[in-house]
Amino acid sequence: MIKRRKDELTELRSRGIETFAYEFDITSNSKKIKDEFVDDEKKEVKIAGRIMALRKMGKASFAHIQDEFGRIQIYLRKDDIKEQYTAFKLMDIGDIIGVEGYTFKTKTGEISVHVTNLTLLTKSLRPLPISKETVDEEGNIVIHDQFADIELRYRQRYVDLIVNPEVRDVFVLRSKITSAMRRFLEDNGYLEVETPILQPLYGGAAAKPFVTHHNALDTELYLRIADELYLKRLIVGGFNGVFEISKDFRNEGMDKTHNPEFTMMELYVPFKDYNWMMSFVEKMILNICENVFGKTKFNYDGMNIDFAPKWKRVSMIEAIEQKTGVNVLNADEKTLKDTAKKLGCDISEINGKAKLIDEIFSIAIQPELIEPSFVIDYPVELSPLAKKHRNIEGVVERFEGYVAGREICNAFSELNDPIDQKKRFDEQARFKAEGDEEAHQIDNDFIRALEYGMPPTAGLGIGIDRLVMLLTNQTSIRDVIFFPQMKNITK
RNA sequence: GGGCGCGUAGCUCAGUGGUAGAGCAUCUGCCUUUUAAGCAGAGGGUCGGUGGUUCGAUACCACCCGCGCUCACCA
Repeated sequence: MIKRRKDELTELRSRGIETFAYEFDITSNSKKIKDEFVDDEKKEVKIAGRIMALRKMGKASFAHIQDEFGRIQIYLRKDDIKEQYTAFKLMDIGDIIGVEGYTFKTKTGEISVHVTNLTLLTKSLRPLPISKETVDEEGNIVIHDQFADIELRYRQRYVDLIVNPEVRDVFVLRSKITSAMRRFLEDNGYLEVETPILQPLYGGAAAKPFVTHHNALDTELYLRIADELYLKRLIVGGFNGVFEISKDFRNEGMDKTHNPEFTMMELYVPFKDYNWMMSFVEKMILNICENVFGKTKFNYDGMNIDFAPKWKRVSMIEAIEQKTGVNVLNADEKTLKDTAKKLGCDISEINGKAKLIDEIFSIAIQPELIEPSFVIDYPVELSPLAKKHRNIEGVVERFEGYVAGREICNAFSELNDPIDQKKRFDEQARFKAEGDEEAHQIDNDFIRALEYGMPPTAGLGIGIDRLVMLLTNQTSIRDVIFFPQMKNITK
């Protein structure tokens, strides 16, 4: 099949036709033509696009070409374009062409372009897995033989984007969401910064890192699992609010909500605490919903969600107590284990009160948090970088945002007491010694930074991929990442 | 990593212990308002890979590769 197309390419070239042109100026596009069409007005247009459907008939032909905004029909007649028509007969579905012509409406009422000049822009050598569309009695578009192999769609996203236009829409929305978020953060006076991806120590989250090696320094480096510790160093340095939108990397399993590399937004604002941050998150999400979607009510996987403030606030400890009757802060480890077992958790590999509490929470409470909610005040052992609660013993000033039973953000009043921070790191080191692979590393330079003094600071992390999933109603993270991680195949 | 399922033409899929089929796509011819264009004809497959059972395997068995669902893991 590819050979046949190469033969066509040779034939076109022998006629002096450029098969990979250099440029083409356009004056319109498929959508604009349809939007601005007025009956009986022959408007001159120049458009370019990929041939997606072809109906060649002797001395006249119809085709649909597709550009970024959709498809439009073109009409070509031998009488009009002479020898270009002969060349057109050597063109295929998949070829990219530029056409000049005037708009009109066919007998059957389809707005089309009557071509007066045809230019081949790119000859396509590989056949597209093209599908066909029909319209049923109720006006629904029925797609036949759609390119549907999930594996191939991810591996060859370029093909997916050509033949499944709704895929493009999700990624356009993704871009608009990050763009709206960035604008909102900038409008609030915060500075977008970049910090190291290659780090000699990893930190800021509980996760296993990817390890790499720097040859010249002959040293191990880690791909960051979070931006946190560097951004807080910048707050020490005196910036009045910094944020970073970038990839983090975690060396863990992959599933519908986890990709080894994913996009995180982290924000640190001095002189603020987690209460302030909660309302800031509400405002930011509201802003994105309104600016990108013009609404606050969404449906996600059958669940109705309204992002309008004010989100529910739920104390983690109180929520568990209400549900199970156990106050997990005061309970001993045995009570926690019994509670967890009663809920059906497999606790054979869970050690320590904090992790048990976390497990109980994820089983008993998390799935019920459908409407946007903040879960507040976490056990101190789970949060080595968060500040102790000003009133409640044993917990930190931390919240996580949950929507549709999924975590979408994590934030706290940042721990800025270097002596306490040192203690927390030491505690994490003990966990590590006891076999917790994800315990935090000790970062002495970070402690040194805190010793110079970091103002009281509120910090936030939002998983962009998961936020985009929620707002675009996608249930797999792979559908909001252009090139999700796949196993290598040697072919 | 465990369990279940899947892998047949470019795409979507049927199929059988006797060496493979459909529609669309492709190619040839006809066709100047078609639209899943039409009509007439044609080509196209190491049936995911490697072994095994068998006279004979795409089918049965084992292993491997890849994918999906799910569980585990995972702030």
